[in-house]
Amino acid sequence: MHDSPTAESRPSWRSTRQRNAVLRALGDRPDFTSARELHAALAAAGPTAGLTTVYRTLQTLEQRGFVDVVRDRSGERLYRLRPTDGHRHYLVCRQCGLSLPLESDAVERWTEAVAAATGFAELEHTVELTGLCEDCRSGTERPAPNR
Amino acid sequence: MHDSPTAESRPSWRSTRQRNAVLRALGDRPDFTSARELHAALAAAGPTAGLTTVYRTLQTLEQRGFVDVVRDRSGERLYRLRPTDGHRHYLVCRQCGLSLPLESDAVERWTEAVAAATGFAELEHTVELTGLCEDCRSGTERPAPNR
DNA sequence: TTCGTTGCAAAAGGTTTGCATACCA
DNA sequence: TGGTATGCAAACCTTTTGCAACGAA
Repeated sequence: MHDSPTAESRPSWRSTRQRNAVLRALGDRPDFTSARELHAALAAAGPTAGLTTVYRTLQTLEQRGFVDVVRDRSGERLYRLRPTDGHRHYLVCRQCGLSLPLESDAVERWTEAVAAATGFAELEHTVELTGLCEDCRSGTERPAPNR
Repeated sequence: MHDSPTAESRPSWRSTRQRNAVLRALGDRPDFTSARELHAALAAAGPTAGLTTVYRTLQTLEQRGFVDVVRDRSGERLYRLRPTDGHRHYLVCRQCGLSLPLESDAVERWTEAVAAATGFAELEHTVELTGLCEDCRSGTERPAPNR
């Protein structure tokens, strides 16, 4: 997860069929999704959008703070609509992709303490937690986009 | 930073001119370095090693737990020899690359608590802190590999 | 002699960019 | 109408892989 202190919002947002489709697709998925997966979902659902457009839309949404982004083990970027109350950290299941927003006050406090102790400023932090959820361990997996 | 519970060490390590050169180059650099930079450093220093070999050597070192790895903002992997006392987290300056090993007990405890609370197992965590060091802020920058 | 290692070239894979066209406001 | 947004193809970049030649043990 990546925290940027400022969430820009300069250029105006022009509403288009493609952008709306991307937003809808994002909303349909409770967990982190790759650009590729979103693109495929759109293609399946009817009104398509080019892969380039998906990338550009996600890029814009990221800049505006509307989506959270993580990287999976291969380095691929995964996106998820940010909950209305702003930024959070997540615990993601490596098997099925289930993602849980986390209380992360402890981490936030830690980074502040580190900043104070080291003299560094403008700290940004990336905190990603992955594991195996109970269902996956017990064999009771969900449909499993297994990543 | 990426924590893997087990640090493998199966196949034997055959000492070669190229591997030694990579290790020496890694040792020369106190901060995180990309495969590309290492390769360039080797080329400049005389006994070269192919870029492929650099990658494969780093891969092996990573598996054995001899190097720590972070990803920069572009997703590129950066390597650094691991201090003798095992794994740590780092605070890295976005401007000059200066990296400080951190006391991260607070984070380790937090991940344990999260595991206990959520029922997730085999937790792995990535924690990366970046910021601007004092020198860079004051304009007293070091030579600056500015990434 | 053996089998791990090297290195070149090519592949892979995700993400970005150039540019002409389409379209929202 | 003016300025964005779109989309295709191609470019980019880092990292990986195929494979024949090499070299440490």
